[in-house]
This record gives sequence, structure tokens and C-alpha cells, in this order.
Amino acid sequence: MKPLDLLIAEDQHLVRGALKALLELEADFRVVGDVASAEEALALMAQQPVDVLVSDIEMPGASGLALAEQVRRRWPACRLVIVTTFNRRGYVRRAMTMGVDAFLLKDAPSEQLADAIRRAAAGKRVIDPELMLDALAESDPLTAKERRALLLAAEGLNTAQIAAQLCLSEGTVRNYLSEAISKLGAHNRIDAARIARQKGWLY
Amino acid sequence: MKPLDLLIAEDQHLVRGALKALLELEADFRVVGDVASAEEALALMAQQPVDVLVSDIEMPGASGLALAEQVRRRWPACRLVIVTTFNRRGYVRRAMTMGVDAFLLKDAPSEQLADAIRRAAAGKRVIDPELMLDALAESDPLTAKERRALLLAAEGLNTAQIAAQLCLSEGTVRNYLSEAISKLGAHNRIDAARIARQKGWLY
DNA sequence: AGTTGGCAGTGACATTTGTCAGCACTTGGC
DNA sequence: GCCAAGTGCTGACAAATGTCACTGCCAACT
Repeated sequence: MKPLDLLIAEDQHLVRGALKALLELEADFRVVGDVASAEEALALMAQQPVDVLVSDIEMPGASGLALAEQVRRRWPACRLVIVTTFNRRGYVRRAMTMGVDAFLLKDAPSEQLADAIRRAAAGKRVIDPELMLDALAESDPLTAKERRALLLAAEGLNTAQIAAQLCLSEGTVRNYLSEAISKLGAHNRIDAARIARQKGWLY
Repeated sequence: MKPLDLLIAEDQHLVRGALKALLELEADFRVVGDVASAEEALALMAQQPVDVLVSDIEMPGASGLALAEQVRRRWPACRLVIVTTFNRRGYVRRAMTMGVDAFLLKDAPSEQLADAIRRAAAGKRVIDPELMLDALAESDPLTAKERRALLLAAEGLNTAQIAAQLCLSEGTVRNYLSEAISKLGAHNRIDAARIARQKGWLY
């Protein structure tokens, strides 16, 4: 029987190598490539068929979700397995609506990854139950502009600098931030940024 | 020749499993255990000799550095290899003064890990050159109190709440934060927290 | 005894941030 | 054409934050 061709996308070199070693232990898997960014993944997939893409969600440049979107569009047959970190949950809902096949925590038992890959290849959906809860919990209340303002605020920019970046007036920026603070039940912009980040709403 | 007995400490299950798979590929290594926390690591080491401890620096509860300190004291023969993330550099200096043997980025090529372990076991010191630069660069300018105040500010607490936590007056807290902001060349407390975190000075 | 330095606090002040109400303009639906 | 919704702006105000100069205390040093 033909083995499953896997592509691993993960920016941290060490973790990538380790994942590769782990998956190559499985007799029915063949790791056809391992890359450090979304761009490299797309380039490699253009040259060679891949059955399952195993991707981290956070990578420099285009995120794992942007990659997933591209792949879904250009190679609809390729299955998508996304791996994420404990405290960056909350991407699940967006991942789901985008047609990701499996979604796991990096904190899951390692056998579970191989299992998830096989199930995804068989056309099933695998969501870590812990993440499932988050997905059902609440949806992102922020508008795109509120998010952008909050993101800049989280980086330490003040209202004037944010306004300059977004080509808005200071007053408007403060209105956006005020909205975000109230929507998130936070006490100030720092708190709001922390909450949003923790829920995966800051990107 | 006797293989090197390794213990892996890393809280993310998947990454831990993957690292284990990677290191078990080496003929001269034997992974005698893999644990998810500093406590478990100490417990296991009490029962069984370990030549090299490979540890993540950030784990729930006691950090990798606290673990390293314990190990250094109780099993001085055990070599210490610390692995860390790209944007949590700056621990290097503290790690160095604590006698850690090797310090790597998770973002390093994976062969480098095996290599670093062998060198560490041979009594050599291995510091990722990229991290070396950081270590030489600058030392932490924050006092303990400034750090504590900044840490709480980074979590979204306001001045009054921080003052209550630290049993200080609001005025003093603002003085500390003001000092921290100026020392770090930041524009406000958010900015200061971001800078300090990035340099590894917020703990 | 006097000096120095660090720590905690105070008071005053300017600036920034958070909140709110309301205005003007565009867009799409009816 | 009219209405409603969304977007960006303004002004005003209260609250929080950032800055600075100065005081009192204590411990260490000479």
C-alpha cells in the first residue's frame, strides 16, 4: 500500500527536525519535505504532490491559517493538520470555517499526531476535545479596525502613533480602543490586548 | 562504550515526544526518561542516574533555570543543556552565571542538538553564537521591584492594583514604573513591558 | 558624628487615556 | 427619495499615567 506523503511546516528548526523524526518512525508515512515558512511550503507543493500538510499555526510572515487557505484553494485534495500551542487557542473557530481537517495542541500525547494524520487522510475531522470547547465558547467580537488598533497598542504605541499608522484621527482610535476594552470586559488597553491575545483574537 | 543517559524535560507533550524520537535515533544516546515539569525531573533523577539533562527553559511552575539550579547543586556531575525560543532570549546571561553547559535556540538545526549534548557531556560549553551576542550585549538594568511592578502592569493591572499587590503606595509604584520606562528607553509601561520581555528581563 | 546611598513616600503638574454624546458622510435597501 | 447602518470625526470631561523635585528613614561606611 502506498505510504502517505507528508509535508511538515514549522518555523522552529529543532522542533521541525524532531517532528520529522517522530513521524518517520511510522511505517505508513513518508515525509517528503520539511519547511520553515508558508512560502516554502507552497513552493514545494507546486513541485510535488502531498497527501497531508502538518503545519504550525504561528510562523513568521504568513500564518499557518493563511497557508491553509491557500492550500485549500489550490490543492483541495490535500488534507490539513494544524498544530498549535496551549495558550494560543481560539484560532479553532476560524480554522474550522476554513476547512482544516485536524487541529491539535502541541501539548497532546505524541501518538495522537500520527493518529490524527491517518484520520485526516481518511477524510475525517479530528479536533482536540479541549480545543473544541473553546470553539463553541465564544466568537471574536472585535471588528477589523478595533483589532488593528489593539494590535498596535499591544506593541506599546500610543494613541497618536496608532492614529498615524492607521491614517485615522486620535479620537477615532480612542473610540476603537474604548469599544474593544468594553467588548472584552477589560480595564484598559493592556488588559484588552492580553485577553484578546489569549483568546486568539489578536492577529 | 556506555551510551549517554539523557533526560528530557519539556512541557509540550508533542514536542517532547518528537525530541525523544529525534534523540533516540542517535546510537550513543539512551533516553532514560521524559518529563513535563521541573518537579518530575527532580523526582526521576533521584531514582536514576542521568548524564545529561535536556530542558526547555519555560515550563509551568518552576522554570528551566530554577530546575538547572537545583540539579547543579544536587547532581553536579549531570550536564545541563537548555533549549529556548527565539523571542525569549536574554536568559543567557543568567544561565551562564548558573553554570549551564549548553544553550541552544529551538530554531537551530536539529543535528546541532545531538552535537551540543555530546560536547556538554565531554565537559565543553556550547552557546549558540546568536545567543552569545545577546549575552554580551547588555545586562538587566531593572531592580527587583521595578521588575515586579512591570510584570503586574504587563498583565493589565492598573497602578492602584499593583500598589495593593506589592504593599506600596501608588506614588511609589508610579515612580518605579517611570524609572523602568526611562531605563528601557520605552514610551509607556506597555512598551517597557514588551521590551523587557523580549530581552528576557521580565520574570 | 557625619556622610553617603538606597528605599519608600508625597505633592504637584502635564500628558495620555477612557468615556460619551453627537455630527457628517457614504452605502445599500426599499 | 427616505431610512438605517456603518464609518470616521469632534469636543468635552473624568480618570489614569508619567515626570520631577523633595522629604524622611535606615543601614553602611569613614
